[in-house]
Amino acid sequence: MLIATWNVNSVKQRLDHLLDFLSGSAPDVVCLQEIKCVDEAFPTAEIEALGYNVAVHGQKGFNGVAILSKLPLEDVTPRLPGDEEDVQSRYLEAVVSTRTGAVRVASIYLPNGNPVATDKFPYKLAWLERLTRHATGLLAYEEPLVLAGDYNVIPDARDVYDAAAWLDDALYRPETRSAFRRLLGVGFTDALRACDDRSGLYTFWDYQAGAWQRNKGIRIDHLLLSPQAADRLTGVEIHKGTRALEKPSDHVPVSVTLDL
DNA sequence: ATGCCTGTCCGTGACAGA
Repeated sequence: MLIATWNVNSVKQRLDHLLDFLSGSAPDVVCLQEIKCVDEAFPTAEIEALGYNVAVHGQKGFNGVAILSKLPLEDVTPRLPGDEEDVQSRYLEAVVSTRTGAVRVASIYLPNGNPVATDKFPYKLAWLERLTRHATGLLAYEEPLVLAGDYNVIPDARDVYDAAAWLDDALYRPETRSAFRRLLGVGFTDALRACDDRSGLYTFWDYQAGAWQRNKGIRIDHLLLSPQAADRLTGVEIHKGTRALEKPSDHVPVSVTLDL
Protein backbone atom coordinates (compact mmCIF):
# COMPACT_ATOMS: atom_id res chain seq x y z
CA MET A 1 0.00 0.00 0.00
CA LEU A 2 1.40 3.34 -1.14
CA ILE A 3 0.59 6.29 1.15
CA ALA A 4 1.67 9.80 0.15
CA THR A 5 1.59 13.31 1.57
CA TRP A 6 1.75 16.54 -0.45
CA ASN A 7 1.39 20.21 0.41
CA VAL A 8 0.02 21.39 -2.93
CA ASN A 9 -0.10 25.14 -2.10
CA SER A 10 -3.61 25.60 -3.60
CA VAL A 11 -5.37 22.56 -5.05
CA LYS A 12 -6.96 24.80 -7.68
CA GLN A 13 -3.56 25.97 -8.99
CA ARG A 14 -2.10 22.45 -8.76
CA LEU A 15 -4.97 20.31 -10.07
CA ASP A 16 -3.20 19.16 -13.25
CA HIS A 17 -0.06 18.17 -11.33
CA LEU A 18 -2.18 16.38 -8.72
CA LEU A 19 -4.10 14.39 -11.34
CA ASP A 20 -0.80 13.50 -13.04
CA PHE A 21 0.60 12.30 -9.70
CA LEU A 22 -2.48 10.15 -9.05
CA SER A 23 -2.32 8.63 -12.54
CA GLY A 24 1.44 8.22 -12.65
CA SER A 25 2.27 6.96 -9.14
CA ALA A 26 -1.13 5.38 -8.38
CA PRO A 27 -0.93 6.00 -4.61
CA ASP A 28 -3.56 4.19 -2.55
CA VAL A 29 -3.88 7.11 -0.12
CA VAL A 30 -2.88 10.77 -0.48
CA CYS A 31 -2.90 13.33 2.34
CA LEU A 32 -3.10 16.88 0.99
CA GLN A 33 -2.30 20.14 2.77
CA GLU A 34 -2.82 23.81 1.94
CA ILE A 35 -5.70 23.15 -0.43
CA LYS A 36 -6.69 26.80 0.22
CA CYS A 37 -10.38 26.35 -0.55
CA VAL A 38 -13.70 25.56 1.10
CA ASP A 39 -15.15 22.05 0.85
CA GLU A 40 -17.59 23.02 -1.94
CA ALA A 41 -14.75 24.34 -4.13
CA PHE A 42 -12.61 21.19 -3.88
CA PRO A 43 -12.24 19.39 -7.26
CA THR A 44 -13.94 16.26 -5.94
CA ALA A 45 -15.44 15.11 -9.27
CA GLU A 46 -12.11 15.22 -11.17
CA ILE A 47 -10.41 13.16 -8.43
CA GLU A 48 -13.28 10.69 -8.06
CA ALA A 49 -13.05 10.12 -11.82
CA LEU A 50 -9.60 8.57 -11.22
CA GLY A 51 -11.08 6.10 -8.75
CA TYR A 52 -10.57 7.88 -5.44
CA ASN A 53 -12.81 8.52 -2.48
CA VAL A 54 -12.45 12.04 -1.09
CA ALA A 55 -12.64 13.57 2.40
CA VAL A 56 -12.12 17.33 2.73
CA HIS A 57 -11.68 19.72 5.64
CA GLY A 58 -11.36 23.06 3.88
CA GLN A 59 -11.06 26.72 4.81
CA LYS A 60 -11.49 29.89 2.80
CA GLY A 61 -8.22 31.24 1.44
CA PHE A 62 -5.75 29.51 3.76
CA ASN A 63 -4.84 26.10 5.17
CA GLY A 64 -7.23 23.22 4.42
CA VAL A 65 -6.46 19.48 4.34
CA ALA A 66 -7.87 16.46 2.51
CA ILE A 67 -7.50 12.70 2.24
CA LEU A 68 -7.88 10.77 -1.03
CA SER A 69 -8.19 6.99 -0.98
CA LYS A 70 -8.85 4.22 -3.48
CA LEU A 71 -10.41 2.18 -0.69
CA PRO A 72 -13.42 3.51 1.25
CA LEU A 73 -12.81 6.05 4.02
CA GLU A 74 -14.50 5.45 7.37
CA ASP A 75 -14.67 7.34 10.68
CA VAL A 76 -13.73 10.60 8.93
CA THR A 77 -12.89 13.10 11.69
CA PRO A 78 -11.82 16.72 11.13
CA ARG A 79 -10.10 18.92 13.74
CA LEU A 80 -7.37 18.15 16.25
CA PRO A 81 -8.86 17.80 19.75
CA GLY A 82 -7.74 19.98 22.63
CA ASP A 83 -8.73 23.56 21.69
CA GLU A 84 -12.31 24.41 20.80
CA GLU A 85 -11.23 27.98 19.93
CA ASP A 86 -8.93 26.80 17.14
CA VAL A 87 -10.82 27.38 13.87
CA GLN A 88 -7.92 26.74 11.46
CA SER A 89 -8.41 23.68 9.21
CA ARG A 90 -5.18 21.76 9.78
CA TYR A 91 -6.15 18.19 10.71
CA LEU A 92 -8.21 15.41 9.15
CA GLU A 93 -8.24 11.77 10.26
CA ALA A 94 -9.84 8.71 8.69
CA VAL A 95 -9.68 4.93 8.66
CA VAL A 96 -8.96 2.97 5.48
CA SER A 97 -10.11 -0.64 5.50
CA THR A 98 -7.94 -3.14 3.66
CA ARG A 99 -8.31 -6.89 3.15
CA THR A 100 -5.83 -7.46 5.97
CA GLY A 101 -7.24 -4.90 8.39
CA ALA A 102 -7.56 -1.19 9.02
CA VAL A 103 -4.97 1.54 8.68
CA ARG A 104 -5.65 4.90 10.31
CA VAL A 105 -4.35 7.97 8.46
CA ALA A 106 -4.15 11.64 9.42
CA SER A 107 -3.45 14.59 7.11
CA ILE A 108 -1.57 17.21 9.12
CA TYR A 109 -0.74 20.84 8.37
CA LEU A 110 1.21 22.08 11.36
CA PRO A 111 1.38 25.87 11.87
CA ASN A 112 4.43 27.64 10.47
CA GLY A 113 5.12 29.63 13.64
CA ASN A 114 6.92 32.64 12.14
CA PRO A 115 7.59 35.33 13.19
CA VAL A 116 8.88 33.81 16.42
CA ALA A 117 8.26 37.00 18.44
CA THR A 118 4.49 36.85 17.77
CA ASP A 119 1.74 34.63 19.15
CA LYS A 120 2.16 32.45 16.06
CA PHE A 121 5.13 30.64 17.65
CA PRO A 122 3.41 29.61 20.91
CA TYR A 123 0.39 28.57 18.79
CA LYS A 124 2.68 26.27 16.81
CA LEU A 125 4.25 24.75 19.94
CA ALA A 126 0.84 24.29 21.57
CA TRP A 127 -0.47 22.66 18.39
CA LEU A 128 2.46 20.21 18.43
CA GLU A 129 1.75 19.35 22.07
CA ARG A 130 -1.95 18.81 21.25
CA LEU A 131 -0.91 16.52 18.39
CA THR A 132 1.40 14.56 20.70
CA ARG A 133 -1.40 14.13 23.26
CA HIS A 134 -3.90 12.98 20.62
CA ALA A 135 -1.40 10.71 18.87
CA THR A 136 -0.46 9.10 22.19
CA GLY A 137 -4.12 8.17 22.61
CA LEU A 138 -4.30 6.71 19.11
CA LEU A 139 -1.33 4.43 19.82
CA ALA A 140 -3.53 2.57 22.32
CA TYR A 141 -5.43 1.06 19.37
CA GLU A 142 -2.22 -0.84 18.52
CA GLU A 143 -3.01 -0.62 14.79
CA PRO A 144 -1.14 0.67 11.74
CA LEU A 145 -1.29 4.46 11.98
CA VAL A 146 0.30 7.03 9.64
CA LEU A 147 0.54 10.71 10.63
CA ALA A 148 1.38 12.33 7.30
CA GLY A 149 1.80 15.95 6.44
CA ASP A 150 3.60 19.26 6.41
CA TYR A 151 4.98 19.51 9.94
CA ASN A 152 6.87 22.76 9.35
CA VAL A 153 9.62 21.15 11.44
CA ILE A 154 13.23 20.63 10.32
CA PRO A 155 14.14 17.69 12.57
CA ASP A 156 17.91 17.79 12.29
CA ALA A 157 20.91 19.65 10.82
CA ARG A 158 21.02 16.99 8.09
CA ASP A 159 17.62 18.23 6.92
CA VAL A 160 18.60 21.79 5.95
CA TYR A 161 21.12 23.24 3.49
CA ASP A 162 22.52 25.72 6.06
CA ALA A 163 21.57 24.95 9.66
CA ALA A 164 23.22 28.10 11.07
CA ALA A 165 21.03 30.31 8.89
CA TRP A 166 17.86 28.69 10.29
CA LEU A 167 18.65 28.70 14.03
CA ASP A 168 16.21 31.51 14.84
CA ASP A 169 13.49 30.33 12.48
CA ALA A 170 10.32 28.75 13.88
CA LEU A 171 10.93 25.67 11.71
CA TYR A 172 14.28 24.92 13.36
CA ARG A 173 14.20 26.58 16.78
CA PRO A 174 15.32 24.26 19.62
CA GLU A 175 11.82 24.39 21.15
CA THR A 176 10.34 23.18 17.85
CA ARG A 177 12.80 20.33 17.39
CA SER A 178 12.42 19.35 21.03
CA ALA A 179 8.62 19.18 20.73
CA PHE A 180 8.93 17.10 17.55
CA ARG A 181 11.33 14.73 19.34
CA ARG A 182 8.76 14.33 22.12
CA LEU A 183 6.17 13.33 19.51
CA LEU A 184 8.56 10.73 18.06
CA GLY A 185 9.42 9.64 21.60
CA VAL A 186 5.93 8.44 22.48
CA GLY A 187 6.39 5.71 19.88
CA PHE A 188 6.56 6.97 16.29
CA THR A 189 9.07 6.29 13.53
CA ASP A 190 10.12 8.97 11.02
CA ALA A 191 9.66 6.82 7.89
CA LEU A 192 12.32 8.59 5.83
CA ARG A 193 14.95 8.19 8.55
CA ALA A 194 14.08 4.51 8.98
CA CYS A 195 15.19 3.99 5.36
CA ASP A 196 17.88 6.58 4.67
CA ASP A 197 20.27 8.47 6.98
CA ARG A 198 21.89 10.72 4.39
CA SER A 199 21.90 14.50 4.63
CA GLY A 200 20.38 16.71 1.94
CA LEU A 201 17.09 14.84 1.49
CA TYR A 202 14.70 17.76 1.08
CA THR A 203 10.94 18.12 0.50
CA PHE A 204 10.63 21.92 0.18
CA TRP A 205 12.47 24.54 -1.85
CA ASP A 206 11.44 28.19 -1.57
CA TYR A 207 10.15 29.96 -4.66
CA GLN A 208 12.57 32.83 -3.95
CA ALA A 209 16.21 33.46 -4.79
CA GLY A 210 16.62 30.38 -6.99
CA ALA A 211 16.36 28.02 -4.01
CA TRP A 212 15.48 25.04 -6.24
CA GLN A 213 18.25 25.68 -8.76
CA ARG A 214 20.79 26.07 -5.90
CA ASN A 215 19.33 23.09 -3.99
CA LYS A 216 18.71 25.25 -0.92
CA GLY A 217 16.04 22.94 0.46
CA ILE A 218 14.67 21.74 3.78
CA ARG A 219 12.94 18.53 4.90
CA ILE A 220 9.67 19.42 6.61
CA ASP A 221 7.13 16.96 5.14
CA HIS A 222 7.06 13.78 7.19
CA LEU A 223 5.25 10.46 7.56
CA LEU A 224 5.30 9.24 11.17
CA LEU A 225 4.49 5.57 11.70
CA SER A 226 3.08 3.68 14.68
CA PRO A 227 5.00 0.50 15.57
CA GLN A 228 2.43 -1.61 13.71
CA ALA A 229 2.93 0.53 10.58
CA ALA A 230 6.72 0.71 10.95
CA ASP A 231 6.86 -3.10 11.05
CA ARG A 232 5.29 -3.09 7.57
CA LEU A 233 7.50 -0.36 6.05
CA THR A 234 9.29 -1.49 2.89
CA GLY A 235 10.25 1.80 1.23
CA VAL A 236 10.06 5.59 1.12
CA GLU A 237 10.27 7.99 -1.81
CA ILE A 238 10.63 11.76 -2.23
CA HIS A 239 8.94 12.66 -5.53
CA LYS A 240 11.46 15.38 -6.32
CA GLY A 241 10.57 15.60 -10.00
CA THR A 242 7.36 17.52 -9.33
CA ARG A 243 9.42 20.54 -8.19
CA ALA A 244 10.86 20.91 -11.70
CA LEU A 245 7.44 21.16 -13.40
CA GLU A 246 5.87 24.38 -14.69
CA LYS A 247 4.06 26.24 -11.89
CA PRO A 248 5.09 23.75 -9.18
CA SER A 249 4.16 23.60 -5.54
CA ASP A 250 7.10 24.62 -3.33
CA HIS A 251 6.66 21.20 -1.60
CA VAL A 252 7.04 17.79 -3.28
CA PRO A 253 5.13 14.59 -2.44
CA VAL A 254 6.67 12.06 -0.05
CA SER A 255 5.39 8.48 0.05
CA VAL A 256 5.83 5.27 1.98
CA THR A 257 5.16 1.71 0.93
CA LEU A 258 3.60 -0.46 3.63
CA ASP A 259 3.20 -4.22 3.24
CA LEU A 260 -0.51 -4.14 4.07
C1' DA B 1 18.76 43.27 2.58
C1' DT B 2 13.06 45.62 5.25
C1' DG B 3 14.54 42.31 -0.95
C1' DC B 4 13.83 37.93 -3.86
C1' DC B 5 8.26 34.31 -5.29
C1' DT B 6 3.39 32.55 -5.25
C1' DG B 7 -1.46 32.46 -3.97
C1' DT B 8 -5.79 34.40 -1.90
C1' DC B 9 -9.26 37.95 -1.35
C1' DC B 10 -16.20 41.54 -1.41
C1' DG B 11 -8.29 42.58 -4.27
C1' DT B 12 -5.90 46.79 -7.16
C1' DG B 13 -2.01 46.18 -2.08
C1' DA B 14 -1.89 43.42 2.32
C1' DC B 15 -1.29 39.07 4.25
C1' DA B 16 0.56 34.48 4.72
C1' DG B 17 3.69 31.22 3.67
C1' DA B 18 8.67 29.11 5.19
